[in-house]
Amino acid sequence: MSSTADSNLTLEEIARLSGVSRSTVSRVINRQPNVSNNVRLRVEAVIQETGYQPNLAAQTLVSKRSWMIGLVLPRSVSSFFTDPYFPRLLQGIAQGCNQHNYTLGLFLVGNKEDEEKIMPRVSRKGMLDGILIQSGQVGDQLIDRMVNLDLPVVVVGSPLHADEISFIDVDNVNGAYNAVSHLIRLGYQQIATITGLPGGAASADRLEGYERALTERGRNPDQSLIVEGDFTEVGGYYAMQRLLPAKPDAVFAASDLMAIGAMRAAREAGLRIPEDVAFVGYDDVSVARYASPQLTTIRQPIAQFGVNAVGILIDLIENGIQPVRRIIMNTELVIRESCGASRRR
Amino acid sequence: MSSTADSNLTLEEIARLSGVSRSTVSRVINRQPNVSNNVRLRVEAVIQETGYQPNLAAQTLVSKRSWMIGLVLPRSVSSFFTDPYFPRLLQGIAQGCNQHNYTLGLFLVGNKEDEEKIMPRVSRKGMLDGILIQSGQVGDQLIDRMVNLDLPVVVVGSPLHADEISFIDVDNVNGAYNAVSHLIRLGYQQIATITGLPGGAASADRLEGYERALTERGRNPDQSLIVEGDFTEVGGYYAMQRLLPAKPDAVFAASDLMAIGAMRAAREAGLRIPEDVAFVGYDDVSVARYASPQLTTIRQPIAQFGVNAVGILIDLIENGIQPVRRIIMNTELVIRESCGASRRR
DNA sequence: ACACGGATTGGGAGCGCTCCCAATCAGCGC
DNA sequence: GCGCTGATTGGGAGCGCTCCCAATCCGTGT
Repeated sequence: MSSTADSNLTLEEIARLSGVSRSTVSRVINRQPNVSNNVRLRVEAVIQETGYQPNLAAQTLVSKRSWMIGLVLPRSVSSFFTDPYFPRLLQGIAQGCNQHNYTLGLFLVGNKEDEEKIMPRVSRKGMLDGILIQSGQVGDQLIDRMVNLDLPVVVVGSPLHADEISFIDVDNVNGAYNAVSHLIRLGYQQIATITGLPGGAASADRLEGYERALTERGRNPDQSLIVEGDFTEVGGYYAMQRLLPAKPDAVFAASDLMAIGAMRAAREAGLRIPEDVAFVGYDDVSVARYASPQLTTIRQPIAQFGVNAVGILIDLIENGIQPVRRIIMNTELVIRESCGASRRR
Repeated sequence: MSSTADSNLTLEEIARLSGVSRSTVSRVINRQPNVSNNVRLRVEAVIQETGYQPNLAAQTLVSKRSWMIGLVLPRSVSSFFTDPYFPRLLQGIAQGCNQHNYTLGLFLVGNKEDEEKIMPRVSRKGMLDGILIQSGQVGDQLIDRMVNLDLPVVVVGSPLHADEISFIDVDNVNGAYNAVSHLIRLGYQQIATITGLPGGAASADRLEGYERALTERGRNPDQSLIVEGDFTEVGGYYAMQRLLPAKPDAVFAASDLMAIGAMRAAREAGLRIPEDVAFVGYDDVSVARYASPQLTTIRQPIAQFGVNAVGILIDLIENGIQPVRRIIMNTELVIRESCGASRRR
C-alpha cells in the first residue's frame, strides 16, 4: 500500500518510524547481514508503507558510485539519423542497463561545440561510473580523450587507435568474408562491393573480408569493382550507378540500406535482380526482409551486442581493473532472394 | 594548461591553493557577486590550472538539483525501431540539453517489467529535475504515473488523458488537413487515407484532419477509403493492398514510411504514380526525398520540436510552477513528385 | 549464577558542497 | 582621526547517506 512517495523521507525518518537506528535501516536497505529477522521485517514493512527510496545524490556522494553509465555518440557517427542500426543498439544498451539497474545517460555529439560542452559533463566527478563510446571515424579524437578520463570505458565497435582499450565488436571481416564466399559459391564472376564510409573500422573490416574471400580463391580484387559508399540508401544508389559500367554480376554492399539503394539504381538501369545482378547486404535491419526482392544479408546481433557491451562495462566497473576485454561477436548469413541462391542451386 | 583532471580535488583544496576560503571559491564558481576582482581572478586561475570541477553528487545533495532530465519512451511507442522520426527527435532533445547544460537520461521501456524497474529509478530523489515523456497509445498508464511524481513533466505529442499536463505537439490536424486539401485542389476524387497505429493521438489527429478537409468541401468521407496502418513501411504496403479494390486516385498516408510501402504495393499492382494514383506522406524523413517518385509530404520540424520540448521543461524546472504550457508547432507542405502537382498544374 | 564470545545495534564522523551569519575590511564624511 | 556603512570574507551547520567502532544483547558452557 505504498502511498505515493511521500514528501521528504530520509533514512532517519524511517528509523524513527520503525523504532531503530539510522544504521540498522541502512543495513536493511543494503541487504547487509547481521540484522535480526524481526527487525528486518519491521523495517521493510515501514519502507514498503512509506514508499521510501534513498536519496541518490547522498548515496553517490559517500559511495562514489552513481549507478549511471554514459553512452557517447561522437560527431563522426553521422549515420545516426539514417541507419536503423542505432535504434536497435540503443534498445540493447537500454535493456542491459535495466537488467543491471543502471541508468543510461545519452551524450549525442552534434558538432565541435557540443564536444566541448560534453567533455566536462562526462568527466564530472559524481556523474558517471563508466562510459560506452561508439567507434567513429579515423581522426576523431574523442575516444582518446574519453579513455584518458580514468573512468572505465568500453568501445562499441573496434577502436581505431589505442590498443589498451576494451571493446566489443562484431566480426566484420568474417561476416563480409562469408557474404562474398556465398556469392563465389553461387558462381558469380564479377563480384563488386560498395564500401561503407571510408575511415571507419567497420568499413575497413568489411572491405578486408571482401578482399580476403576473393584472394583466397585465387582471384584478384579488381579496383574498378570497389566503390565507396556512406552506409546510406542514397549513397548506395549513386555508388551503384558508378559501378554499372564495370558490369558486375553480383554486389556485396556493406549495409542493407546501401544494398537497397543499389538495387534501386540497378532496376532503373533495366537490370533484373538477381538474374542480371545479385545483391548481398549487411546488418539485417527490418527493411531487408521487406525489400523486393527480399535481401540476402549478414545478420548482426545488434540488440544483444548492446546488452553485452553494457555487461562488459559493468563488469569493469564493479570488479575493478582487469585485463583489457576484447569481445568479438559472430554474424550469420541470412539467405533470401536477392542473391539468387534458389535459382542457382 | 589544465592538467588532466587531477585526483581528488575539492573546494577546500582549491581554497587552500588560492589562499582563500571554501566559501569564496564557491562564490566564484557560482558567479555570485561580492567577490573582489583580484580574488576572483586568482581563484579562476587556480581552477583553470588544476582542471577542478565541483562534485556533482555533493552539489545535488545540497541544492536539490541534478541538472539532468529524463526522456521516457513508453512501451507503447513501438515504432521506435522503425521510424526515423525518433533519431531526429533524440537529436533535437540532445541539442536542447547541450544548450542548457543539462544531462539527458534515457529511459527506454521495452516491456512491462522494464516499466516496474524504471519507475522507481525515475522517481528517485536526487536523480532527475524533470521528465520528458513521449506520448504513446491509449491505455498506456505510464504518462499518468509519471505525472503523479511531483516532478515537472512535459509530454512530447498530445497526451491522451489528463488535461493538467504541459505538452508540446505539432499540429497534426492541420498538417493532414493541408495535405488532403492539396490533393483536393489538384482535382482528385477518390482520396483515401492510411492511418497510423490506432490508439495514438497523432493517428487520431491526422485522421481528423483528413476528414475535416473532405467534409469542409462537402464530401463525405467514405469508410472504404480509410484503412488502418501502423506507421511502418510494411504496414503501408498491406494497407494499400486492402485499399486497391476501392480504386483510390490519391492516397494520404499518415507517415512517409507507410507512403513508401503503399507506393510499392501500387507499383506491384501495375499502377503508375502519380498518373494512376497519387501519394502524400507525412514527416518528411530523409527517405521521402529519395523515394521514386519523390514523395510529397508534410514536413514536421522534428529536431526543433525536440529542442523546444527541452526548453519548456527547463523553463518549468527553473521558473517554478506556472500555468500549464501547451505548444503546438506548425507543419509545412513539401510538394514533390508523388502528388502529381507538376502534371496537373 | 557467571564469564565469555559472537551476533546485533547505535551513534559519531565525514563525503563535498551551499547557505547563512558573523567577522573583517575599505572608503567615506565629519 | 573616528565612527559609520556597505562590500568582502571566513567558518559553522547541515544536506542524507555509509562506514567504523564501541556498546549492548543473547545464548552457551561451567
